[in-house]
Parts: sequence; C-alpha cells; structure tokens
Amino acid sequence: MTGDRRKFRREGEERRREALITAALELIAEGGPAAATVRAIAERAGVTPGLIRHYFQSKDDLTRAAYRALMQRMNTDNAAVLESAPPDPVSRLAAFVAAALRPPVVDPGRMGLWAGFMHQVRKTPEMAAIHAETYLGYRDLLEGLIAALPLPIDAAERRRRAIACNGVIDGLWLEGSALPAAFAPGELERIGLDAVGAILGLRLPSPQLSET
Amino acid sequence: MTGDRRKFRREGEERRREALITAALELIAEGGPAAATVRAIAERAGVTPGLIRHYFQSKDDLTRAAYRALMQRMNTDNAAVLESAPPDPVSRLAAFVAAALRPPVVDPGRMGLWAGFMHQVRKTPEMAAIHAETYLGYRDLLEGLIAALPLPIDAAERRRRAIACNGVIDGLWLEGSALPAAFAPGELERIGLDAVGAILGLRLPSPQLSET
DNA sequence: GCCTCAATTATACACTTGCATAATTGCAGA
DNA sequence: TCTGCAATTATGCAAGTGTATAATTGAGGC
Repeated sequence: MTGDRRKFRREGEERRREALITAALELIAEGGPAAATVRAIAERAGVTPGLIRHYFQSKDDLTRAAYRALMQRMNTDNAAVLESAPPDPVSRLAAFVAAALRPPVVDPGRMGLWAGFMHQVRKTPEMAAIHAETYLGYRDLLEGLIAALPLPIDAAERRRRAIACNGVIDGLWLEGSALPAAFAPGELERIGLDAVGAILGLRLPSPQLSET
Repeated sequence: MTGDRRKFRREGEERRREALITAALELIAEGGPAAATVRAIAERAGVTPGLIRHYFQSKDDLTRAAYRALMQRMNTDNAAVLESAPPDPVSRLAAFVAAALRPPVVDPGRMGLWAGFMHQVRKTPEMAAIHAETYLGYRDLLEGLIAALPLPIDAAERRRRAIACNGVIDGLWLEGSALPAAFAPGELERIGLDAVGAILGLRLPSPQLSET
C-alpha cells in the first residue's frame, strides 16, 4: 500500500555525472562552497543523495571532477573565440582580449566559482596541478598571439609582456566581476584593449562582435 | 574537589575582540572559510567557544568584523608605503606598485583570505559596501599618484589609465600569489613596473628597498 | 512474460556545527 | 577580607554534514 517510494529513470553514466557536476558548479557559484552540500547537489540534479556516492568515491572526488570540468569548459570557450576571429594577428589578439572582458566571462557568478575553488586549489596537489596547467595554457595562448605580431622583441621579453597582458586581463576581469556597477558597459573592454596595446606598443581596435 | 575547571584571565574587551578576529583571519587564510569554526577560532584565541557569543552577536557578526579589520589593515599598509617613499612623483608611484607585487602582499595566505571572503562579499550588502569602499579607495590613491605626474591627459583618460594600472597590479598580485613557483624573485615587480610605465607612457625605475 | 542486475532510493549513524543557557570565578572596590 | 558583578567556562541541544549499507525497481535480454 505504501507506494510512496520515489519514481526514477535510469540514465547513462555520463549524463548523470555531468548533471551532478553541473549542479555542484551552479550551487557553488550561487551560494559559495558551503551551499554545495551533498543533499543540495542531489536535489538540484533531480536525484537522491545516495546516488552521488555511486558515481563518485567521495564528495571531494566530485569536487575535483567539477573543478576539472570547469577548467575544461573555460579552455574550450577561449579556443572558440579564436575560431571565429579574423585572420590577421592584431584582430585575433583584440578579439581574445575583448572576449575576456565582457559577459559571459565577466560575471559575478563565475568569479564566485573561481574564488570558491581557490582554497582547495592551494591545498590539494591534484587541483593545484589543474590550475597551473590551465593558467599556463591560457598564458601560452596569449603569448602565441603576441608572437604572431610583427614586434622587435626577443623570447624573454615576449614572455614578460605576455605575463603583463595576462595580468591586465585577469585584474580587469576580477574587478569587473566583483564590482559590476563600477563600470559602464563596454568600458572594461576598451580599457583592456588600450592597456594591452600600450604594453605591446601598438593600437588594438575594438573588434566588432562576430555574428555567428 | 573537582578543580578541573579551566583557569582564565579577564582581559579588556578590545584585546579579546582583536584576538578573536586575528584567530579567525589566520584560520581562514590557512584552511579556508570552512576551517574557521567557532570552536577552532576559540581554541586558537586561547578561549572557550562560548566567549565568542559574549563579544559578537553571532558568527556572522564576527566574520563581518574580521573582514572590516582585514580591509583596514590593508589600507593602513598601503598608506605606510607612501609614508616612507621618496618625494618625487615617479618614485612614489614606483614604490607603490612595487610594494604590491612582492611579499608580504604577494602571499598565498593573503590570497586565500581574500578568496575566502569573496562569496560573502557578493551576498552580504554590508560586506559589499566595505569591499567597494576599499577597492575605490585604493584606486583613488593610485589615481592621485598618477595625477601628480606631468602627463598631458584629461581627467577621464586619467581615470581609465588608473583602472588599467590597478588591473595590472591586481592581476599580477593574483597570479604571483596563486602560483608562486611560476615566477622568479623580483620578476613580478619588474614586469609590473614596466607595464604600468607602458600604460602611462613613462619609465618606472625599480625602487631601492627602503631600510626602516 | 519473466529474470537479472545494475541504477536508484531509503534509512541510519557518527560527527560537527552554531547557539542557548546555567554554573563558575577572576578581580576591582569597599 | 569580603562582596558583587561581569567575564569566562561548562554543558546540552537541535539541525545539518558526509558516508555506509540495505532495500527497491527500472529496463534490456531471453
């Protein structure tokens, strides 16, 4: 008579893992790491808490998987910007910089996510490795774009400039995400393009938005 | 006969509050917000958990007080750098930039602290106000240093350059703190000085360390 | 239709958390 | 020395945490 047991559908392993990871990321973005409890994650994923332990060895395991997924998505997004960019080096660099300084990259939720993971990144070696790899990958991408420009600088100097450009981008991204009301729409983009241009000794035009 | 009740000393209110705040900040810096439990904070402050509620209305109240104290300390540190700087505008700016890009400002613990508070800053209006005030204060300080330079730019352009310079500083600070092994000693300072110089169109010499 | 087994749910447990409240005690002033 | 009060400790509690384990059930193969 007690037919009150919850109905469910069986899903493929990949879909379930992804749903759980997405739920965890959303919760951390919204309410910080503390909000991403096993029960909250399960509820958002439309599932029962016990199932998490069927797909992940522990909550930490899920957390690591979520961080890895987040970083992969960000890498993919960055690469996608270059796919649909004009062929000339200056336009490509400008597109890359501008994309990082407007929504959806500039976004309080994404920054909350980033900050939420920061602590674990500092302490868990595996997550530290993921972070280092992602950061250096982004910087190498940027350095590659700079190398395609006709600049009379050697490799060491190019590395330093790439670090500096990466710094401006990160810093402006951070400030725009943490304090959205402090900047007019498009303002960060313009400031970032000018600053990167100044560091590299050239002018970066504001790229027109690509219509996909 | 049961003399096993803990001995204690009465302290002034100010000292106890400060000790509790310091303990909370240390714990957050070391182990993230999750490590700063009421019990852990009390233990580090050499006190019993119940006392926290005697000096603070709730744990959130203590957290807010800790954030306020942290921001005040950082403001004080920044101002102190300028106290002992050479009088000429270029040197002052260089000292300000360089100080932000070396220890103890560049430091994994400090960044962990910053990241740990980020989430609450986003959601608690009072903490958001503190954050905005501190950030804008820092930027205004920087803009003031720039205004003292002989540059042919108007106020709007000066504001944009200040935002950009602030961005480089923040971004490099972040990267140096998150990935200390990726940079040689002094490298961040040099990169930051060059970048700020490029943005402003001048050369910033590396300031000699002031011996207090 | 039935069987089988993995996917899923249900339940329980030990532990931690923030908080409330009562019991002590250090210490300043008479 | 004694007294009174606020600073401090001790104890307990309800809620929430991650996890282990047993009981169900959806769905594909025969």
